Amino acid sequence: MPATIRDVARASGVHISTVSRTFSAPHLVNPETRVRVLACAEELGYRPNRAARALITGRTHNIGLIIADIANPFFPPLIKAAEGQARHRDYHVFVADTNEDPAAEEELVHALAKQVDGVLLCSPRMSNALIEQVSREVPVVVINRQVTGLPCVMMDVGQGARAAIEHLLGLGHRQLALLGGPRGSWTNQQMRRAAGAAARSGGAELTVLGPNPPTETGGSALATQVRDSGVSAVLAYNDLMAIGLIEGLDHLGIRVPQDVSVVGVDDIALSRLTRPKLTTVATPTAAAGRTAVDMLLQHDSELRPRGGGRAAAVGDRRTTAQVMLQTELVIRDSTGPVPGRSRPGSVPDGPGPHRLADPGSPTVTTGGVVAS
Amino acid sequence: MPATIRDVARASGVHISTVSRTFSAPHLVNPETRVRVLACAEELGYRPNRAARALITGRTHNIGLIIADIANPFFPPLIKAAEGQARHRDYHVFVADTNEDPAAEEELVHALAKQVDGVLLCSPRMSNALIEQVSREVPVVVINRQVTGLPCVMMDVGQGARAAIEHLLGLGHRQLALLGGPRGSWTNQQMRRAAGAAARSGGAELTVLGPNPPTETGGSALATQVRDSGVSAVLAYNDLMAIGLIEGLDHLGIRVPQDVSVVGVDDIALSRLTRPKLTTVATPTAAAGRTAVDMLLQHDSELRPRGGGRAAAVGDRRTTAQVMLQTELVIRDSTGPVPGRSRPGSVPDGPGPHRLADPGSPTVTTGGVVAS
DNA sequence: GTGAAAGCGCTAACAC
DNA sequence: GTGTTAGCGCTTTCAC
Repeated sequence: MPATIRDVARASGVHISTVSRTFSAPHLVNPETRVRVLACAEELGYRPNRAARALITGRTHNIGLIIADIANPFFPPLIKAAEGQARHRDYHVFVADTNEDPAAEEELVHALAKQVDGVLLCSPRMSNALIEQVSREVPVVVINRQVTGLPCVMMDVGQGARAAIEHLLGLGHRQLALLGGPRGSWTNQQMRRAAGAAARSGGAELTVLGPNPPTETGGSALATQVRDSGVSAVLAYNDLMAIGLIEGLDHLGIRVPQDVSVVGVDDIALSRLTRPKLTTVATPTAAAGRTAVDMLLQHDSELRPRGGGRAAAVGDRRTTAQVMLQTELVIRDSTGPVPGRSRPGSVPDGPGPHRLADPGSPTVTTGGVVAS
Repeated sequence: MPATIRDVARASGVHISTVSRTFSAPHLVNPETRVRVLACAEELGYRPNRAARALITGRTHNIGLIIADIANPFFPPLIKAAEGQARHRDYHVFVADTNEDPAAEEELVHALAKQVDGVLLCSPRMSNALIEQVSREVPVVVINRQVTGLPCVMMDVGQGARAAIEHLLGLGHRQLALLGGPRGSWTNQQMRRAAGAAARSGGAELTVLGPNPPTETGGSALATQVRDSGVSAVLAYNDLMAIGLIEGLDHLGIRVPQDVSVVGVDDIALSRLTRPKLTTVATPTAAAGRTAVDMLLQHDSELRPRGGGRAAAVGDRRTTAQVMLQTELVIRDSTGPVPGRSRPGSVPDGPGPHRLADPGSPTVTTGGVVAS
């Protein structure tokens, strides 16, 4: 029963177009009329129907944000940052969670497509082909994955993984393991490649375990495999898995970092709260959220095509920038010297050129800023 | 440039109304025509514009879910459950985060109003008056708060708080503290009232600290106050605050549960991962999400009013049920006997009638199911 | 079974 | 400065 523009027009004795103008172009309407219209609108509790407005203007002032798993603490900071940035530009963000399900992902993006001006695809599990198809229906910015031809915001987990491996090498570890995350994950690929290369060039062996779900359970389930593999240090796909693994190792009577060192990725808030506090590769999630919104809204001012005209194809987009954000290794308490190689507290002989930050500085910046 | 219904009509040589029927009432169209239309639609990548459809049918098949703080791990299970339930009924859920800001809350509900068939208001911080006003614009179900005249889904934190206090009394504690959460929180009121009553009837003293933000920081900030107050047990507004408090006490050299017992509320996943594992009042968040969706979609079949007709006012709604979901005390490792009263492991003399579950059962069910 | 016409709530030329 | 007209993409009577 909400009042429509017609109700307000009737009540204030003007034509509906005047009411329309009162809201969308107030300066074009006589101050006196405006006051009267506004009063009637207020009285009737009238609110312009944004959907109807969007039908004709082509702009909803909404952004869709599609997330693989809202329960993963990695995402909330990104969501918050995106919302903040969107609000600055007078946009609202609608979040949808896909439960790591590619089918749900596709469905949701279609459901959102016409109700938003663009969609942020965060850690998508869809195929590249599907992402490209979808991007023909609605402007898209991809986060946490590289898709050629589309604007992407990535975090340099490759560099992060390398820094983590070098940190472990510096502590004397030579038998390493990598806990793999979800199979479709771009991040997973990057980490695997970089960690493998870093281990090789340090003369170490890297065992890949998994893939497993990127959760605590996924991590703890790999505890026995870690034990049996005989490695002394582990790099996990993310903090959740790292924490799960530590938990699982604990059950097996294996202590971290005395017996095994563990490194996570993401630096979620939780990683500071567990015992031991987690050594991890911090990813700039907030920056990613902000950047993605900016990229999506870059052409804010350009009107969407109307009527018979055809829209600009993806290829026509002025900029399909791909941004790589840097990561940072945060050294806490879950990593230590390889057991039986040196006394606690002493500095183990490093692996040659791989030198770490001096003990006074708790963090090491890795990675670089890239754009194109 | 997405194809419209007209493009499909042109391509398949039928009138647009036939295309429309092909999608919204396929049985009314000749199978052959249907196949042809569908083929053309597929070819052109046509998708019905849900916003335009909603304009005339009055139903978007979307639900809005407004959340106070998406970073609070309390919410994701609720969101997931709501999404699952909605999907069963062929609805999509759009989540919006308000950052605990009442103004943002109001703005978002208006932004969503016309793009969804109803809104779930989760732990709203708005005034009751505002909630009622909003409910005149769009169907609303309130979660975690009681608003007379509106459908509500609540969790019986009052019972939970009472069970927690009785548990502590049973362990011999007589000097208790309650960490208060956000001022506008309904949950906060319920807890305070119930905890106060339970303490009183057990002959114990209850100090109320706070209110503070419902976060780890909010909890750890109260550590010195807890120490100075001389209490031996604390009930926190939620798990996050409890965990923060434990962390803060740790810094002060106060051990949990040896020196001070701590109980949280919510039973977030994290509460099983910290050391000590947290004793907490488990809230049925998933059930709340499911129930709220069901209540919102109860009148699924009833069409929204159209044309000149007036909609049913809120008062006309057949059922404005208010559901109270029961909570459960989960006893883990953050609570123990009052220091200096009994040997560890021995059963302290209870506070009379307050008897707890036998040691073999880790959980105690509290609260009751209520409806109206 | 299909087409024609009206209209959901709104904006955007174009007159006046 | 304001009213008129057309139409966004779609559904839904109502004829035929």
